[in-house]
Formats: sequence, structure tokens, C-alpha cells
Amino acid sequence: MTVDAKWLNDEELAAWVRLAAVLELLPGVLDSQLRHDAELTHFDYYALAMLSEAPQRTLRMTSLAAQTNATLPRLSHVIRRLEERGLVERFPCPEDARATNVRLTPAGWDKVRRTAPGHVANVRQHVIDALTPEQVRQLAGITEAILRRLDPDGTMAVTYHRYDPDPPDVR
Amino acid sequence: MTVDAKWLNDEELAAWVRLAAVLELLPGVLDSQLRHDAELTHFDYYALAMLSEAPQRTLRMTSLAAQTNATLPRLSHVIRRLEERGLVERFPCPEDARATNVRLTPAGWDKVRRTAPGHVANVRQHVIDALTPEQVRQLAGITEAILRRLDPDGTMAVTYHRYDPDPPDVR
DNA sequence: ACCGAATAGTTGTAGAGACAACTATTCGGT
DNA sequence: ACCGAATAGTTGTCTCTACAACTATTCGGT
Repeated sequence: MTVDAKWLNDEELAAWVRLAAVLELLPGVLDSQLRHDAELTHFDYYALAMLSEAPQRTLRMTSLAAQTNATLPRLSHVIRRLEERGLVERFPCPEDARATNVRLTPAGWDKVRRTAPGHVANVRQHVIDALTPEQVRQLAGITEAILRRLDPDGTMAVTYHRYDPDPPDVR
Repeated sequence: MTVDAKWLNDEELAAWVRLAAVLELLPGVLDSQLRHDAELTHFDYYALAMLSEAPQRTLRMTSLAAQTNATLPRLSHVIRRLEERGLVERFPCPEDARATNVRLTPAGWDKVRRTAPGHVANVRQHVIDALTPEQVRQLAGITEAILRRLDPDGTMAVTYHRYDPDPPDVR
């Protein structure tokens, strides 16, 4: 291995510097739209969205943490705040007394339904519509490869799900 | 425009869900390596790295904020903390009394030099080496397109720079 | 020369996440 | 049946960031 292998060549550097910029700027754009329109962080929204697609709109804390790529302590704080606002409710899991289930309340469901269109439009505007269909496919491949390194065990279920909280075929 | 245009199709959804996961997981991986090895956040490191490549290892606050994709208030807090640790120093700009210059101290330069290899190795491990050379090129194109939407004016100078704090040709 | 607007930066404060410490329950082996 | 280890979750504390309010200087038009 040459010494240069330690550093990045021009193409690698260009990709990394820009990815770092996206990492810095995109979360702020997502958060501020959601904060402004729904008083929700992107993480809040994502957690509510995952619940809205789950059977009974209910998930265990551990499972929700995996789907939202969060640690349990972080999720616990977030869910407490959402519960105080009446958007979710917690109850002990019948099958395992250690576990806690989280369920979306009707108010939470309503919040997701009303918030989704604006959020999706924002994602389109800043990400999807900036790319060609070919680039969208490339991005899926690239992010999948990166996630395999970030989360080798696949613990953070990258098994995806519809983002639409009210898909026609479920109507 | 059809109703479905509001939502994401399967390929768009796959790309977005995974990108969101990377957005959530990658910053933590970067931060924890740097925190562990150098007691620096990734943002701290990036700011120091930008200074290390600037003429005189000095930049105006506004210019550094642009290069690091940060707001001025955020940068101001970060620089204050780095100054307290002796890694940078601030002094009024001679040409414009409103402005503040930030300069990397010898200790700060040393910190960057010693920290860079481990950080670059981390970036390689989790991002660059996970991708084919073709994917690296694709990623540069994709992130450039997204940045144009996030920062239409190009205020956040995506004009990049070497990431290597001590390139051979400058030796 | 002056005055309002724009630019450059700092500071206060409130909220969200990281990490460590803790409790409670279940599992696995003997 | 029991005991240690692993799992599931909560809570407290500290740091970092966003946002708003503020000061100080410079620019542009008259």
C-alpha cells in the first residue's frame, strides 16, 4: 500500500466534501420545514410515520428505534415528548413485561396525514427532483452500500416501507 | 399532474429512505471516532482543517462559516470553545473593523496533523471504500445536484480544497 | 456630511441528542 | 429452582445547535 492510499484522490475528495456538505445542510432544511408547518423535527415525523404504517399503528420501542436508526435513550426522550403532546401513547407489552409498546393516537394519525404532503414536497424539491431517474437509482445503490458498512448486521432495518401514510390500496 | 406525483414511487422511496438513514447514522460515526481520538466533533475538525489550508492559516469568520456550511452564530460558539482550548485565536481584521479573523495556532495545526490520518481512514472505511470508483463519481454528481438545490446561490462555497493537511507537494 | 440599510459578529436561552448510570424483566445453564 | 448474563427501557446531566436579540461598523444615496 502506497502512502497516498491514506489520503483521498481528487474524485474521492470531491465526493466526500460534497457529501459532508449535504450532511450538514439537508437536516436543517428538513427540520425547518417540519418545525414551521407542524412543530415537528424530522426525527419526530419519521417516528410517527413508521408508527402509522405498522400493524395497529403500534410498535415496540426497540423495533421503532431500529426503524428510525436511533438509540433507545434518544427514542425514549422523543416518545415522552410526543406522548405529552397527545400524539402517541405508551403501554406495557403483554407478552414481555420488559417491553413498552408505542401506539399512534388518532391525533397523531391526523398529524401525520396532514403533514405528509408538505414534507414529501420538500423532499422532492431538495432531493428527488434535483436528480435524474438514473441518479435516483444510483443513489439507492450508493446509500445501500454505505449502510452496509455503517450497520453491518442490518440491525437498523433498511427494509423499507411505503412513505405514504394513506396508500390507495389500503383504503 | 397526477395525484401520485405528490408521493414517491418505489425507486424514489428506496433512495430517500436509505439517504435518510445515512443522514441519521453517518454523523454519529464521524463524531464518535473524532471525539474518542481527538476530543473534537466532526464540525470542529472540519473547521480546523479549512483553516489549515487557508493562506496564513487564517480566515474571516464569514468565510469560514461558508466553507463549513454553518451559520455565523453556530461558528462563533464553536470558535470560542476552540480558542479556550488554544487551538485557534481570534483577532480583529485590519481592513474591516466589523470583521474577525480566525487563525490556527501551532497547537491547532498539530492537532489537525495528528488527527487527519485516523479521520481519513474512518471516512474511507465507512464511505469511500464501500463504493466502486464508478459509484464515487456518481456520488459526486448526485451531491452536487442536491447542493445546487440546497444552496442555489453557491454561498456555501462547494469550491473544494484538498483534505490533506500536509500534502507532499507543499512539503 | 449624514442617515438609513446592510453587513459582521457576539451573546443569551431554550431544546434536542450523547453518554452513563440505573431499574426491571427474561433467558440459559446447571 | 436458582443465579448470572443479557435484554428492554428510563432518567439525569452535559454539550451542542437553533433562534432571536443585540452591538458595532460600513456602505449607498442624497
